[in-house]
Amino acid sequence: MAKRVTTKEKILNAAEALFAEHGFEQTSLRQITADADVNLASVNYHFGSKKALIQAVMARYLEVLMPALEQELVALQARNKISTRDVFDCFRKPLAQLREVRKHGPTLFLSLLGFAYAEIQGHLRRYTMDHFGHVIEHLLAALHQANPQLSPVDMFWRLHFVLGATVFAQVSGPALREIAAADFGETIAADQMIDRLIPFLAGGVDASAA
Amino acid sequence: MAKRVTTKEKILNAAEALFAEHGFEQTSLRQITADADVNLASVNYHFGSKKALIQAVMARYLEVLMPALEQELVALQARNKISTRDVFDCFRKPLAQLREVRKHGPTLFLSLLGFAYAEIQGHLRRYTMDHFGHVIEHLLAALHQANPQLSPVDMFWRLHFVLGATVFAQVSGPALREIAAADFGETIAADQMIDRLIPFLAGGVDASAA
DNA sequence: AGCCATTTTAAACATGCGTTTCAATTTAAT
DNA sequence: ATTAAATTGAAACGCATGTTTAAAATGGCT
Repeated sequence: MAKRVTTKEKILNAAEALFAEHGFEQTSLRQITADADVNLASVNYHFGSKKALIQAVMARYLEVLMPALEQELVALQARNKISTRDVFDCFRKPLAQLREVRKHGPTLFLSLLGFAYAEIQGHLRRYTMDHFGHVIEHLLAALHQANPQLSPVDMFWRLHFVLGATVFAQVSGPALREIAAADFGETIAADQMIDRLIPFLAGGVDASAA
Repeated sequence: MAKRVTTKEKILNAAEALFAEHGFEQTSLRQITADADVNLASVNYHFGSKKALIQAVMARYLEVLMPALEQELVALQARNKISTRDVFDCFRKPLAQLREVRKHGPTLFLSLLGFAYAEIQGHLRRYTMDHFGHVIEHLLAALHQANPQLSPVDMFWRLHFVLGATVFAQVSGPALREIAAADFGETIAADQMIDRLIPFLAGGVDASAA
């Protein structure tokens, strides 16, 4: 017997797909409820507001990703010698694990993350920092361990450059893959992009300071 | 005698400041015309539509930047041996030159570029490619010259990672500088960020492929 | 000065948005 | 079966948006 899909779940699923494709602000509750085949008012009934819905969509992924990432980072930091590449490789398994919460979880989540940052929505940043700030601490510590020659402020900036390249690549991913396919005849799956990305990021972080 | 500032210029100036701070979609014509101290309808009178205004704002910078960048790249390509760092350094002078069109031109332009990409607006991408596509060709050629070991498709992706890190860093620049100042007590001017960025980008592009 | 094209103004228009309301319906417990 | 609570439904509210309209004002030219 198939488990009945609740209205709340139908809303979350439709919302995340639309958010990942068009961004948060540019997706209306009417689009979401039409796709989910539920009543418009049910969003406010079940979530209270659009802002709360956005948070709920993100939370579904963050609550899976962050503990897994923390575990990887703690294990890595126990080792003696670690490289930048090691640190970024810590993201692979937790990201892949998002496939369990949703079929295209990794891709969806990174797109959502991209839009969350592009539209600077304070409530999302605050939510992330309040709930998972300690994971970011671990990440910074691991990166410092891998690159003790870099000052904390240097590392701070490079980490955000990393984030920028990642989320941007993800958000414009569909368009870019289309162009790449047209220009190079090479079709690149969304999952393969991270294989191209990680060497780039590690090379950037490892570069000697100016 | 001071030259009179036309309505058209007042609109462009107010629009670019608001666009650079809040993005295109999130800036209303009413905000723009209020800041510019002109009538609401004058935007549609002088530019025809909001889309056309956005293009006009970007064009003011692109028409200065692109020819200068092309010149730098052509000069660089004439040399025998060039590095990735050389290629990115080609952006320094043309970007700095934007200070002549407007006081904080370089910062403003990069913010605008960031929002233009974040909000995937086809009409801007098409405009850029139609008018300045040959400059992009030069950039790709110079990067290939500096990194002949990288395949074209590898270079394609890395160049977009570069773009992603740049525009993202610029868009979230104000917020990030604020955090950096609070956490490290170090105030970083917008212009200094590019000095932190370029080594990162060159390191990423130069990294050996996976 | 008088005229005509250009520009500015105030108001309204049409549309889409998030949210709220309240009655109808379904669900679950007694 | 009855009752109370939870959920769904259709409609409206209030507001903000880009755009259009048509009258008023302005500026240059003969």
